[in-house]
Amino acid sequence: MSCQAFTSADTFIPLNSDASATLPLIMHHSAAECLPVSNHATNVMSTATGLHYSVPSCHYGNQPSTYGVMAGYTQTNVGEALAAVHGSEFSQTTICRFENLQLSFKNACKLKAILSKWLEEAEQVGVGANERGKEKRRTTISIAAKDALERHFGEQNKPSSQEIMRMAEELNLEKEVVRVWFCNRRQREKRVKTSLNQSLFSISKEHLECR
Amino acid sequence: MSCQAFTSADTFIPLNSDASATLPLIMHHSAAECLPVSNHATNVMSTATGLHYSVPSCHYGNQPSTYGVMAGYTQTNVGEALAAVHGSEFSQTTICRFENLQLSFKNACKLKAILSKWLEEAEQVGVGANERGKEKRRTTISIAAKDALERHFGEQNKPSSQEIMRMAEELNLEKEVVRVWFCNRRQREKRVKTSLNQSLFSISKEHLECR
DNA sequence: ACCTCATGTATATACATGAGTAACA
DNA sequence: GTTACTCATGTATATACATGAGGT
Repeated sequence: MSCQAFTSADTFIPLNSDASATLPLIMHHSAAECLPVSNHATNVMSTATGLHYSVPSCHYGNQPSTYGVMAGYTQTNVGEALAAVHGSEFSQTTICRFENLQLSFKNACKLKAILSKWLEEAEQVGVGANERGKEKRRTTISIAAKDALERHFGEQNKPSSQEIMRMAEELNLEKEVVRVWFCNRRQREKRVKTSLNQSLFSISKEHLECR
Repeated sequence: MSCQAFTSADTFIPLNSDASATLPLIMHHSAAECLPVSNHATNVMSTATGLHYSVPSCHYGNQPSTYGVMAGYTQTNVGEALAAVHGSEFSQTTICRFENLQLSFKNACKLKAILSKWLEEAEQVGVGANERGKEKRRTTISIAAKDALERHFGEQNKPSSQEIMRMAEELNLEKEVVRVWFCNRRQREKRVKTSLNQSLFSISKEHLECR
């Protein structure tokens, strides 16, 4: 059982900016212990109505992000929940930017503070965090893994169960995730846009009218 | 005043597939005349709460899509409205796929039929279509134009009003759109992820804990 | 037990807005 | 006092992973 967290010593040191330097982005992350990051090794597909993003436990992929901080919540959930400590909600987009550090330094600090506060309060109340996190969450497949899958697909677009299993192990993904990836990839291959492409567009463009 | 439409003779001819050939994807598009595609040459920035995608009138850009068919509605709007003729709603994603032809041929036909029906009914009722389409809609900047802008940005990330004007003409975009593009582009340049990048991640990764 | 197909939810990206500032004309 | 700028953050659109029905 494991989880990622910023330590309390974690600070972001600005390189460029205003001499108000070394703003601490502290995340007292004890609340994380309440947020189950459980089924990282299970294959349980739930019939859940909502998905949750996954926490590839104990190792970050090559996708830099703070994924895992809000384990068990969707970005939309988090944005809405923040109203409790902030007064108004944030959009999914904003949470997404925070997780991927697509914000100004100052902005990131501000949001981190709000999030910390929320996590603390969540701790106090004990949160219904146990209901959350039980469900299958959305897996994030790393760029590297995607490349590998794509290469395999080139050679064999319908691998056997065995082959899927092998890839899954190699790439450190659930077998089911790999299987579904191939299903989706085959489906994509069949789209009008790609398969009928040329002819279709020459046709529809010819028939476009300007009246 | 102008609008794009499929003519009633418009058909998609499948290349590969089942010999049930030449399924007609007919769009009786007379309703289009009710849907104003007005402010294509105006610069009016509304204080609208909702945006609508733009219809670069009378010429499709290099982005193959059926944009313009539902002028004045967002993809979400359309998906919801379809419940009236279909019984249940469609997601924004589905409408998006339709517009960009990222569907199987059969699926595209089905959806086109539903959309046609909706447009016809809309015509009968006269629709509140006039309220719609008055607002500034979201511009779609073509790949080519983006490339050009990116090149300009490389040389000069803060162009003068004159230069912006020139680019806008050259690329057939509103001046305001070009100006905003540069603002956003500069903003992106400043993100933590890109500007602090290396150092920041080495720091936060060092401090990540696995307990 | 796995496939295809339509279509969904979650996440990511692109264009837009508005508040607050500084510059200039 | 107009005009463009920066910054936080939004809405609209696009992409990625997932589901479930129906078929073999």
